[in-house]
Amino acid sequence: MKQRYDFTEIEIKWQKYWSDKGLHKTPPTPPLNNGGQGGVKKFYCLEMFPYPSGKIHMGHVRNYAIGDVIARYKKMRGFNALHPMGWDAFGLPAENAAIKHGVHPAKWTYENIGYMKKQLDRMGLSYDWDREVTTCSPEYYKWNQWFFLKLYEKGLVYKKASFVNWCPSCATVLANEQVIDGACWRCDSAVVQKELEQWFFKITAYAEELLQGCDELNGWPDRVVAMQKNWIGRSEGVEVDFPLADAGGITDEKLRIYTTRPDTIFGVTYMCIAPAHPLADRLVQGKDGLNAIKAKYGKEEVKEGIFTGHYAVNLLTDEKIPVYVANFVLMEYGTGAIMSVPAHDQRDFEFAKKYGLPIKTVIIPEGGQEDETLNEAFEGEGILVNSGKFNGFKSADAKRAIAVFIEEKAFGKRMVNYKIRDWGISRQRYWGTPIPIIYCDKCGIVPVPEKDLPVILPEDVSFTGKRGSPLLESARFLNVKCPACGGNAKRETDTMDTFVDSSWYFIAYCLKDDIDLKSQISNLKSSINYWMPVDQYIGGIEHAVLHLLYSRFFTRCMRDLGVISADEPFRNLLTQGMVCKETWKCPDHDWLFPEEVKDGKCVHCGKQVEKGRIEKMSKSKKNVIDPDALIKKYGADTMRLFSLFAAPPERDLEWSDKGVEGAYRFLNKVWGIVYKYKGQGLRVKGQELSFPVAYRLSPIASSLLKKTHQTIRKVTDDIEKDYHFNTAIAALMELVNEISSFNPENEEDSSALGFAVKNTLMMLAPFAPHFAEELWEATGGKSSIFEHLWPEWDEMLAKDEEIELVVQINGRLRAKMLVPAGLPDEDARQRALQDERVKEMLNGREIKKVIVVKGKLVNIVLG
RNA sequence: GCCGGAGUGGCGGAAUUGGCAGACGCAAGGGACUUAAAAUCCCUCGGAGCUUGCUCUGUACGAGUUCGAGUCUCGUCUCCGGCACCA
Repeated sequence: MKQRYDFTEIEIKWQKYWSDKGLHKTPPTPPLNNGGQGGVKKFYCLEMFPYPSGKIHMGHVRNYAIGDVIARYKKMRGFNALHPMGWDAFGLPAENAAIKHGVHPAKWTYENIGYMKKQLDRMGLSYDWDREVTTCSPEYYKWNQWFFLKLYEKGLVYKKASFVNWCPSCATVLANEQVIDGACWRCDSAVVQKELEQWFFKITAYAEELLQGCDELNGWPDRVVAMQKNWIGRSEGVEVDFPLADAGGITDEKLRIYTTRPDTIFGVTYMCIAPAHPLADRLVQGKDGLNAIKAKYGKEEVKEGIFTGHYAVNLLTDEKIPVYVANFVLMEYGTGAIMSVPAHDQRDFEFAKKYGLPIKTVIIPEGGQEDETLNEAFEGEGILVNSGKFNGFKSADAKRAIAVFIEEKAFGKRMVNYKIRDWGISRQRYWGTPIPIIYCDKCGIVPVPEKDLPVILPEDVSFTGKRGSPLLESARFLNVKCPACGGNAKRETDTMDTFVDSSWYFIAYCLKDDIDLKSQISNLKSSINYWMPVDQYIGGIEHAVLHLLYSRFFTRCMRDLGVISADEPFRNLLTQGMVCKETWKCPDHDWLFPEEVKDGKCVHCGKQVEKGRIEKMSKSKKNVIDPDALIKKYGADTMRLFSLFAAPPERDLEWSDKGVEGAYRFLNKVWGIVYKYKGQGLRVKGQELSFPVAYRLSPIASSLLKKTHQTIRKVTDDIEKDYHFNTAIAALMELVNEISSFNPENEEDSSALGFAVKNTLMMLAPFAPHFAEELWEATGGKSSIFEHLWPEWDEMLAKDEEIELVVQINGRLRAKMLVPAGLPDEDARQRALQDERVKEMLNGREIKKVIVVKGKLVNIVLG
């Protein structure tokens, strides 16, 4: 071994070794019965796969470092581990690159994958690349199409018109995040709402199950579960019909509304319908007025409406009330129409004030009075007034009683509603999965027959950024014979949302090379059923709803297709925090990269720069650190160690260059210790320090032995409990500090030292794998360190035989004394009371009582 | 507005079930080694006070429960994240 820690040489050496030896290969999938191979448990460790944008960033580094520690640790604990990686390879940036640089999206994507794969390997991540998944390959997206067809057969896929963000210049749909201040992010044209035919997955069919399933997500962070529940947005209420009235009285026409507050139904003073409600066009005479409301639909805070000129009747009161069209009423939720109770709904209140509509109080706070001059709606629950036979009811009781009454009278019925909408998957883009549908003039919509899958993306297209999807220009792709009648037909040119790709990739990993989902149907002993669900999923919080919800939906669909037996895809979820760093701004040159700031001055103009706030690393703020540069300067092990040490994984991590040096110093310290003792017979082999030997050890050796066992316990607990690697690493640093000040004087001391060093390396291995391997080898360790089991501690040897007893008087620390561990309470009490200092403090005062906490403290309470 | 989460030294962060606040690291200061520097090693390091090893004080703020509160309860403030006309 070298005197100096040459990280580059070491890291390359061990990466090659692992690869040559196939150390990261997944063990063959054992049969499901008899509990797997000899009772060995499986562990599926998964990190969210990246979009191949070109280079990995610090967010990836952190995500993958966390996952790698878990995977390596679990393997050392003897688990059968699956730890795969792949590429979320479809997406808009590839198309933009094609438009800008003229390089084909496929070429651009695969080149990026090649580079990023090297970067991941350079980090020393233990992926089984045999299971790599690339979503833009036909072998993969074929199954998106198959899945689409299967859902289509079950009526879970349908086509309907809906409003989308449309850029007239680019002739394409834009995602919400691509609309900036109402304009296209690429060409700055004004974005319009356009009604477009789109394909939808019927996720609402699983709304209730997805909601119920939330209660079983015990291994997920509470806030993510809360966000999912919130997103699904279940509410219970009543649908009620309000007949329309004309001069002659009640007509046959009914206006159906949905409300969660039937207890306020006696307070209805008007009704509102959405501008897109079918009745709006029929009822309103002045089309200009209606169009003005339509133009303000769903956008502005300001509430505006127009009277339809028609009335409806509240069947509970027989009151005739006006019907309005209002911009704030959503067509997509409930029935697109509402009953307005201005006294008890703030939105209705504002609207009523604006248009001079009556406000009728029907709920008063419990023990309160009716307020004659309302300044705002009272939205709380209370006691009913002005509500006929329901007067005096509490809101909760009235909700039930009125709902029952409405059902009895057949005015309406109880109803559950959800906020979640069906998932629109159509994208007018090239670089995505073609939707396997054919349009025939004679036969209409015809699904592509399963045997014709995959529908392959054509390569003979050009990328101009104009005229919409390039697929429209590929005649070879577009023109097709109808599978039903054989006549001329056209293919669907929309592609699927890329969230489809990422909704089941974790299932694809289970299948190694051949992603044949169909052949897995009803196979209870399939490798899918062996590995799924994922035991630990790790990724960013930004996917708290979309990706995670879609994956839960897909897993249930796959279950109903017989592909998988689990309901939930991810047993435990760890959402890691963001990687942040301070920002720098020059008055002339705007944001600056860290290397553009020297001594607080801008390197371009020498002006004083301003230190901005600490923010998530981003290219736009230029507060980024390049992983490549960091690996070059300190090595992958240091980079990994720091990103795990600086904060617990779920919390944001503030990047600190000085902190990185600290991690580097620590590794060098360990290196120095091993180098120092290597020539002096550092013994690392075997388990020679068993309990009986300990009796012969010197006090210092015995103390080091104890510290070692305590550290194994602490590190194991910290990892097992909640992956708090920061405290695990801190414990290792403590042990190393003790080793470093240890001076062996005889054979036994050396043995104790060897034992401590050996275990330090073992525990360091998941965090700094190359480093640990190199020193393991240098100290005579045989084979890879990862082929050894994680160390165990001996509870007897970890136990302190003396503890520091704290003595308090009235809860304040007054003395500390060393006492034997396990000292009986009464003895502890006596010792505390006899302590010179304590006696002095007590000064003969009356002792009210003495509290003894075993092994911790004695508190003397004075009168 | 609603739903989450957080608030501890100069900084990142530790503190099983309520039981020594500040582990570990960074920064800073002092010292050793060196012709000098770097590296390394040793010491100090929440605040205040003095008799220099002790006292008081201290975990956003204010109450409370308790022998004892960073931790539990109630109220207030601030920050971050998500959702937001969902009837």
